[in-house]
Amino acid sequence: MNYTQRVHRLCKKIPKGKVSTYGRLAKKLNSGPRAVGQALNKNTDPQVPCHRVVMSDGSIGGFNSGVKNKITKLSAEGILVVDGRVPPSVITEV
DNA sequence: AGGGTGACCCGCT
DNA sequence: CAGCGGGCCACCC
Repeated sequence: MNYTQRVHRLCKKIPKGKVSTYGRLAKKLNSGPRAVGQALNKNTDPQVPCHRVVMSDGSIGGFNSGVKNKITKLSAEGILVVDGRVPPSVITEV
């Protein structure tokens, strides 16, 4: 299995209503945070909720055809987004 | 095969 | 406390 697929699988592991951070996943994957971003960047699979992945600060980041779109998705998932960021309560260690 | 990029993180100044 | 630089890993050209 490619590294990218492994990242995708981890994203799917993220429980609904919760989010994870690039650094967290990177540590789980024993890799660098940038690698996670690359994998998700190339990933356009609807079954991979890359929007559930945020920065260590809870910031959404800036991708996916617009941050607003990502925030909308997160809100649809039941994740509270405040000022483009999510509270640490929704950040899970997966 | 080599260089550059990307949705980052940690440390120092 | 805020700003800057370096390091991390994988993928594309």
